[in-house]
Amino acid sequence: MVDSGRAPGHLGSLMADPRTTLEPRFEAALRAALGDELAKTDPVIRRSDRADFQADVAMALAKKVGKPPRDVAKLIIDHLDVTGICDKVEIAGPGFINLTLSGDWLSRATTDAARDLHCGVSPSKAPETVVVDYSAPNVAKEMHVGHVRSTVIGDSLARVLEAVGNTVVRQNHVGDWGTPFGMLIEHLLDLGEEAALATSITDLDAFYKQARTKFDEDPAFAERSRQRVVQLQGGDEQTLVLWRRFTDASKRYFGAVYDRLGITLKDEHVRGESFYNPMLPDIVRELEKKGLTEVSDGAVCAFPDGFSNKEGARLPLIVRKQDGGYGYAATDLAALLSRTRDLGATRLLYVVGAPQQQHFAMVFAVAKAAGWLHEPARAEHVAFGSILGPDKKMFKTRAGGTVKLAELLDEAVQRAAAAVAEKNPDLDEATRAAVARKIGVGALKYADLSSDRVKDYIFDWDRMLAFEGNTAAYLQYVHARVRSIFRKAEAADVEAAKTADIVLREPAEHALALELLGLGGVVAAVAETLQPHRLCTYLFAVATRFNTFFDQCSVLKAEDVATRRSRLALADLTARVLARGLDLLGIEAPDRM
RNA sequence: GCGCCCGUAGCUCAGUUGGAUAGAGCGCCCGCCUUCUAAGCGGGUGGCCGGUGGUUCGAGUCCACCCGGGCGCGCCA
Repeated sequence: MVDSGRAPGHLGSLMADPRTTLEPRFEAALRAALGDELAKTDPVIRRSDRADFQADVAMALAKKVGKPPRDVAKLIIDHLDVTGICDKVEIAGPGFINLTLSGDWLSRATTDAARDLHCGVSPSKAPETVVVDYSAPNVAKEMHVGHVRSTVIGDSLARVLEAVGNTVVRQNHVGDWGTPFGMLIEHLLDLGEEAALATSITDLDAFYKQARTKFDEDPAFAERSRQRVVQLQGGDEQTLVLWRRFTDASKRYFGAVYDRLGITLKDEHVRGESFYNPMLPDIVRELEKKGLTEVSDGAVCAFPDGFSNKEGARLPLIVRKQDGGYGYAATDLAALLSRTRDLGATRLLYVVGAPQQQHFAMVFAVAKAAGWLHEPARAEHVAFGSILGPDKKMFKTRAGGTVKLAELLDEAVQRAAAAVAEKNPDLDEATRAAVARKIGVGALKYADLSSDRVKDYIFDWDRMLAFEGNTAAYLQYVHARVRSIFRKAEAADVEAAKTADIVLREPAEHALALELLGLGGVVAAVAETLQPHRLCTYLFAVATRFNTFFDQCSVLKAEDVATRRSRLALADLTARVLARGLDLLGIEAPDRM
């Protein structure tokens, strides 16, 4: 939670984005000026650099009304009652309505906001059950850079969707089934039981590679492996026991990585491919019964409309292979059905890389045709781009190998520790280590979350760990600055700040307060668009506003008691908004750094 | 060949779903610590928003066609 939370304990007053106050006023004005039909037109209220807000509705309505935009604007503001909310309302340019908030109103709104434990994040009007499918590592393989984005973005989205009142069902669709397990099990048997027990979690990757090599080089081994797959899929108990060795070891390993990363996925969220195995024959049977399949080259295929291959022929979704086995298309269909039918989800999110776009489009199309996905339920592929190296190619180690997630984490924390040691040598050893972990992990995650997810991004240690610019450390620094003020403040002031009236006088205070009221709106937008980078952009603006305020308005040396306490309350709200926002990104905010 | 995604300052990225002179950070230049964390603040430099047309009061944003880059397109997941 928010470790610096010190708001008074009553809920009640929700933090109000000024827009939610202004919009009904505009609706009333539109009704009075232009009639009922146009009353519910979006007033298009936006932030403006020429005033606090601007409303662009007059220009949008000019044609419908049949009058010049400025005349329409005049008509609207003649009927607009914003007494007590705005100090100034004026028409500018082609027909913008510029709105300047009253300092008193903003002061009161901010004071209310400071009493809201949720900092303006409020439940959506239509909460639903949302499945978030993310991370999806493979059993018996180490997690690597390829898993970072799904894990980090998915976890943030799960937190955000939960924060706005949805029932979020996390699903870790781990790769725990299929042909690789035949060779893994055979290799395990070759090495013997004791060697198997000695196999540590991190050795699994090497183990996998050995099995792979043997599979490629030794035909007899390959054949045994194929037989073993048949036994596994047939439910042979002895084989399953061996299989569980791998899944259990991997689950422990995944759990350890998630703990270090601060990811909310637990064992109970693991629902791997194996889970759906028993459903697969029924899935195919149902599709056949509904006439959605054809046998093509011996495989059972569905041919959803609108997909073609290189030759321009229809593109198949193969639900059962020639050999009678099932591929991931069948598994994904089974998972989808399970989510709508058994979990009762109405929103299905798949946090999977952009290259899978076509696959999911086809799976969704087939699911719709089969009646497994229908209103109000819908599925969304939350696609993301690749992590690139400095050469703009897929991120690899200098030797050209795969970058392991654990090593990435180690380096992030180690680099952060070096930076902390340099910037703040006074911290004791234990604090420094804890802070380094929060900064390092935060940097890694923030780099992933702060730019539009659909784009590729270039991995750069120096930039992500920089303490300036739009980085986690910059936000964490502002949080630590506020907490530092509170450590130095008089106890009586700290106590009084909890219920103090916030009074905004300086422009820097006004600008900061205005920004702070925006958290709820931004979080709602992220829940809708599934773009965590919007939250990052917002938090960066908050942090920047605070730093200006910090520079221009002394808190502890304010001229009078009331101002001091008002500024303490404003600073505290800032810290809580930052901590809350960072928490929704899965990033911790240290009290000092 | 078809489909999807991307193209904004030297570099890395935003741009609130069509609004006013396109914004940050880094870099470079100039200021600001006897006062709450200078990991900071203020100012300056830097743009044919890939190109050409179109839609309209108004386009980085929507449409069409090009150019450039990435990815996908039959039994791996």
